[in-house]
Amino acid sequence: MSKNKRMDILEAALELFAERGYDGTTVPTIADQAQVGAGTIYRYFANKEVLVNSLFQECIQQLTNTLMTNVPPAAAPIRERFKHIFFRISEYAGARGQALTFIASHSDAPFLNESSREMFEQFLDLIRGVIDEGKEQGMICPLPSNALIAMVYGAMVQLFNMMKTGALEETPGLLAQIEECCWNAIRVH
Amino acid sequence: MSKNKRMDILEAALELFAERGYDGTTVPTIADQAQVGAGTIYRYFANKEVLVNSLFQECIQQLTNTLMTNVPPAAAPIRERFKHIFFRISEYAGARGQALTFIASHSDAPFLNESSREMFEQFLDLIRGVIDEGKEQGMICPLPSNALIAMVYGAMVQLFNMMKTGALEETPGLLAQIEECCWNAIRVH
DNA sequence: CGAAACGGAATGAATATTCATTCCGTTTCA
DNA sequence: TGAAACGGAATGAATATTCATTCCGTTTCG
Repeated sequence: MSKNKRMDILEAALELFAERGYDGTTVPTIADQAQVGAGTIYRYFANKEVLVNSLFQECIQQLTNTLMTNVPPAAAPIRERFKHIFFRISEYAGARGQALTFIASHSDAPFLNESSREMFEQFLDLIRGVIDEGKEQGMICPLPSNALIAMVYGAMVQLFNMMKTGALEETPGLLAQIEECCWNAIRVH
Repeated sequence: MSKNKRMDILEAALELFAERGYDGTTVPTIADQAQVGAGTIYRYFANKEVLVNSLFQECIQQLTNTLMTNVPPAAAPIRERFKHIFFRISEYAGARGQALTFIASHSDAPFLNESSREMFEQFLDLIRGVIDEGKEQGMICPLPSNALIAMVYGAMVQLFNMMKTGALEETPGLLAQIEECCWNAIRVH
């Protein structure tokens, strides 16, 4: 028997939402996967929408925390700060199962509340910070930050998704090469 | 009144599926948007799943056709062949509203049938062809093709998404610069 | 101590709601 | 005018949510 049913429910929901999406997942299915009665879910979350927002925010918080550990000093070279972002996100993708997939496929969803959206923006701001600084230093292409973020984030999401499904084998060497590719995409030449 | 209700239905479904996803879209909503009775949809499509597969295949077919017009000769430089892919996809994204968003967000969906999956793979093969040739010529990084495709495709999807929602203004100059970024991501340095 | 009473967490069957699909009266068109 | 196309209300299955009941650990009391 598990210690914390709330966590069991969130874990089950994460897996199912990542796999089939919010609208494709029924509450009783979540209950089954969590090995919990359907009613129990409503002891912890007012409704399905509150559940998905709680999960989203928890995931973003974890991802943000991961990004904020061992941060290179602001004075560190942009190249190093970019590497940090890449490998931290990669680390999170590896550690927390389907979390990145869930985040990526739901970050535009209409059922996310203000707070969820805000937290997601804050996460993007962490990337934006490095990119903006890199542009100022002339190390990164002078394109709109949104475009640069979209490229790097879009590429990473797709890649880690692939690794999760097994379509791409994850080796340390490959990861390092891919990181360099991402950097090459946005650096000035 | 419209000439072709089948097209009206597909167009309405495209917009709604791209916006809210297949599971988040109800058939009566599609009917409203298409200005058609709910029952009429079933005169053209056996059920919702047939509808989404028809739409998916039609979109992939259009995208594939777009990619296959004005194709540079096989002997053309890889750089030129890559440009062709990028700008053709961009052209399609601009021309056909939400089609690329719809394709990207549904290409792994469990309700896609064998034929839909196959057509999507064929589309990816068009990209894979150029990338593989580029690797052989030593112009493109010797990484797994899946990884290279994921980066370029993932970045493009995210970018065109952003342009569609207005988070990024699309200008010819910006597009050319972004194309170069994508190329820089995968070329050897 | 040990048994009885208590409280709140958990359950899952029952209910309310939503949705895909069907049905049939009306309209269109040849 | 008859057949085909259409619309949208009706239907029933699926789904979210509720709620009366069970269960279990803790407290009370003899």
